[in-house]
Order: sequence, then C-alpha cells, then structure tokens
Amino acid sequence: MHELNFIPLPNVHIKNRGAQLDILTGDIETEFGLARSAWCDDCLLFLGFYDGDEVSGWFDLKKRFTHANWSISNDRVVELYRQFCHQPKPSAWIIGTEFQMEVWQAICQIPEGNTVSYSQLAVNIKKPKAVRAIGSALGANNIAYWVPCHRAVRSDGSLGGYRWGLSLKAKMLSVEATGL
DNA sequence: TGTGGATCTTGTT
DNA sequence: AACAAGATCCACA
Repeated sequence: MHELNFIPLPNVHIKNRGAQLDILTGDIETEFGLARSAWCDDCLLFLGFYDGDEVSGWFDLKKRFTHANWSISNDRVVELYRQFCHQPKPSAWIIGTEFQMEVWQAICQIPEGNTVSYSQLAVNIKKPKAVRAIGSALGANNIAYWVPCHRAVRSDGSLGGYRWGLSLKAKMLSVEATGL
C-alpha cells in the first residue's frame, strides 16, 4: 500500500536541536487512534501515537528539537495529512544514524500483511549478529505506522516490543492480515 | 518454561 | 574511552 520517500534532515538541524527550524505541530485522529504530528515545509517530520496528555505529546519533539520555532494548528495538520495519505509515495524527513536508516529502509521492504523476525531483518541488512541493535533502531523511528515497524516480530512468533504500545501493534497486524 | 551468554548500536558519563 | 541498556536469539537444563 504505502511506500515512503526518505528525505534526510540536514545535519545542522539535528546538531542544533532545531534552531532556526519552523515546525508546525498538531493532532490527528487516525484509524489507530490519536496521533501527534510535526511538519516542516509541509513535509512530515514526526508522527507518534499518544494518549492525549500534553506532557507525553511534547516529550519526543521537544527533546530532539529543543530550539525550534513552534506553531500549532490541528486544522492545517489534518489537511496536510490528508494530502500526505493521497500521495502514491509520500515524503517524510528522516532523522537517524546510517545504521538506523538501513534498518528503516529494510522494514519498509516488508509488504503489508507480512511479518519479519528481527533476526531476518539483521540478515537482510547483512549484519546477521546485530539482532538486538535492530530492535533498538526500530524503536527509534519517528514516523509511526508509515515506517511499518509493527511488522517486526520475534523469531519464535511472539510479538516482541512496540514503542507505541503492544496492543496497538497487535491491532495493526490483525488489520493488515485480515483486512478488518 | 526459564536463564545466561553472545552480540551490536546508541546515549550518557 | 568506557559503560549500561535495549522492541533479540540460541543453547541448554
């Protein structure tokens, strides 16, 4: 269904914690629940599910972009997200190390309805022993759902972990498997 | 079923 | 430069 176009965020913005960066934030109601989003130049920068609590909603964003210029508009963000969803290959700013990018690219190869084990992913990126690190890298991804981290499960068939909550992971997998 | 060691990356000190 | 903590895995009891 969805392929994502990775645009690496310029290093200077990461280094300076978002100084001189104009970031628009707002909440959207998705199929899987309330999510906070952040945008830069109309391009998605962050999407994370949360419980509606302001503190947890800001936590990740303020930590990484401490010095950014913030503005807030739910209406605008809802519109941006609508457009985002309608694109054949939507674009998103990506922030991460080389290794993390590799892992995220790898998980994006797994088609909807499928799952992979963390160890299979490790093989796919040619670092078969880096199994544990794969899990960490997946958990560091900033674009929930669109970087389909929920498709990574343990090799014994159990669910493993999920940054946004295990019940959500289970729900996503069941929706993708059955279409319900 | 559970525990311990192996293994790799990252953030923190 | 060293260390501890992870969304793991495998062997072995």
